[in-house]
Amino acid sequence: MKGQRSATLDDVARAAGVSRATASRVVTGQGPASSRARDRVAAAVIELGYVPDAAARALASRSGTRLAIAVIGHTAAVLDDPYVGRVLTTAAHIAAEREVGVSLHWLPLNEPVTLAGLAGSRGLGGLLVVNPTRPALETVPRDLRGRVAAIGVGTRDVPSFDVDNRTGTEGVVRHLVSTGRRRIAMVTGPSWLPCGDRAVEAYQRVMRDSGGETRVVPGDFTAARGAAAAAEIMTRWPDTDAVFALSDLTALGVLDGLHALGVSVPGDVAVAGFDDIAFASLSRPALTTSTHPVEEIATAAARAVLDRDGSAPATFFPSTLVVRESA
Amino acid sequence: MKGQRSATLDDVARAAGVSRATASRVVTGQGPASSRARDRVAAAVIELGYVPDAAARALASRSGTRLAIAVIGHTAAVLDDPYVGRVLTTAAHIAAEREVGVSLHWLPLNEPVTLAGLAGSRGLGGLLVVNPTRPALETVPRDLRGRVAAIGVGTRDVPSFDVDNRTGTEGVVRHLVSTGRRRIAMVTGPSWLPCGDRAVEAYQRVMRDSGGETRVVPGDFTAARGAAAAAEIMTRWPDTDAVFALSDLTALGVLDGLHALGVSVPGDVAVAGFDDIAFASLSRPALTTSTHPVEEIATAAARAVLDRDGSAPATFFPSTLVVRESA
DNA sequence: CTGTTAGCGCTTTCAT
DNA sequence: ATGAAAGCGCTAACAG
Repeated sequence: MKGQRSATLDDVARAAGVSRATASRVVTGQGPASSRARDRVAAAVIELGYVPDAAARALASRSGTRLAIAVIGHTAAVLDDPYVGRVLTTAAHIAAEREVGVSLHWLPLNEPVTLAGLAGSRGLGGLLVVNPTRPALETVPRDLRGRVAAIGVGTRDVPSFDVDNRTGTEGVVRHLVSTGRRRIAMVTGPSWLPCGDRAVEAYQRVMRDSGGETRVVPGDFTAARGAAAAAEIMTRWPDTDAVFALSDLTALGVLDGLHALGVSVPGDVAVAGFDDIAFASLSRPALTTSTHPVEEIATAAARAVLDRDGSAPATFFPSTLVVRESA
Repeated sequence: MKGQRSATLDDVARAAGVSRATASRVVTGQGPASSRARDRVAAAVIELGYVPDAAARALASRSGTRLAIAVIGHTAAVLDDPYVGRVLTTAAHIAAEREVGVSLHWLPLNEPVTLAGLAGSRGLGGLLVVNPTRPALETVPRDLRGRVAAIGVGTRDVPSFDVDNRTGTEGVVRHLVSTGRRRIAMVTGPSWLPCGDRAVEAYQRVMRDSGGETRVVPGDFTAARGAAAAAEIMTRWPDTDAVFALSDLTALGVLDGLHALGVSVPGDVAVAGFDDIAFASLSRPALTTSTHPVEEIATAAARAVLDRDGSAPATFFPSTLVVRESA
């Protein structure tokens, strides 16, 4: 195919009969260029199979060569969440198309210094913050503006990409109500995570509309917490007839905890989750839940920072109900 | 903390009272250097908090700035396997410490050209091949030697990091035998994947030793295939009293398929998996399996290519039996 | 709109 | 063992 070493910008410029500077302008699409120059350079690029050298570009423009993914949480264990794996997989795939790499970082909650340090490191091309809190987002330096995106809640300066868990929650809770459940409890996400607030509000609204009281216990998106929450709920409100968890992992834990308590699902208590992870269909009973298009969200967020597209301040991705056996 | 922009090698050299060339030799550990120079430079590095600029280094030494992770498989869907997510998460975390990023690539089986193309792209610092086949490994160019590692089977030139599924399989199958099972079937991995061969051989050996016939059906590591395999097995060998799948995902599918058939587990048929994924303890019945230290394996493999450590030709990580309810 | 001229921060011959 | 000097491939002022 290609004879020897890959073509450089000099080769392109020479082939197009223009200076290297002009070739650079055309390739990057940054400066001005006559349509004639544009065409000749474009042709040369194709003919030579030119691909810009990411390292050289990063060095000259101090633009960085890595897309950092920072996950906020109490412990480094947040990096092990399958959700993070899915975001990372998607981002790494998108980044690969542009010859950029992805690195993964844990951001201890309440230690915003770390984010500033990360942002200050050279070689940083862009930043994706997962599970952001507003205070943490405030600490991102302004010179990174336009190269940051949040998967979760955003700020005026940081565009946000997230699942629409408000309507998703409404769908699930309304389904519960429509199947005759009235005493519905909810297991939330971590209390410090603002993007779960919309879901809690949606749950409260539907409950109010249907005349039921609200029963909320805090969760942390883990299965272990789900099992404990199930016990807590059945002790505090023994007549509970449905549990909605804002995470399938937690819902699976709830299923486990209820089973240990001898409570039948969905006979005595209906259980619903959120995310529609692969295992939701494999549990017994199979889990009723609402979709979470993680791959689409991560793709959009990664593209936004990689392509410096700072338009849309906040994008919500729809979530749809999936009815199985548990509710 | 640090006042302004980060220190460069020039700053270090000046502070240490040596030339930039000497400072470079000390920092990289490559060329010769007097112990006196070594000490002074080391001190300056610490004092200034110097961190080499990955882009500049990559440009000057043509060493690349990315760790590529290539996953071999029939379709791009292999990238969605949670196993890949775990490998990627780990590698991205290790890479972050060295300011390098990772990128993710799908390598279509039987199209080795793609690997050569990937390897030829500039900016490639190292390569990790997941689920490698020997022919694919043969196509990695020799100038990448010492910067490639395989997670799975290796070759003379490519060091291998893998779980010891031979002893892992022995442990599981012997457990099955010791609990009275004799007619044990096995669902393997994809037939083109050589690293599953050792497991199949181990299964065959234990069966021979215990006087049972072998019953092998091919799998592909997915849950869907597990359900189909369960039906296939019960049709071909109705008296089967145990199924061992070389993947928890598949075993979970087997559980599902058996349930659909009205077969009770572990009453009629015992089921065991391999990997000990998080959901193994959440299924009903909870899955008996053998551990797979994916994070340790990925860490070792990533370190090997990042640190250019080509020693050990093959490293096997131990797998241990986890007995739960299904067998 | 275009070409010339400097670097970006580092590695690497090549003399010394 | 060390230093001087020459780039790696690209972008970004600055003149024209």
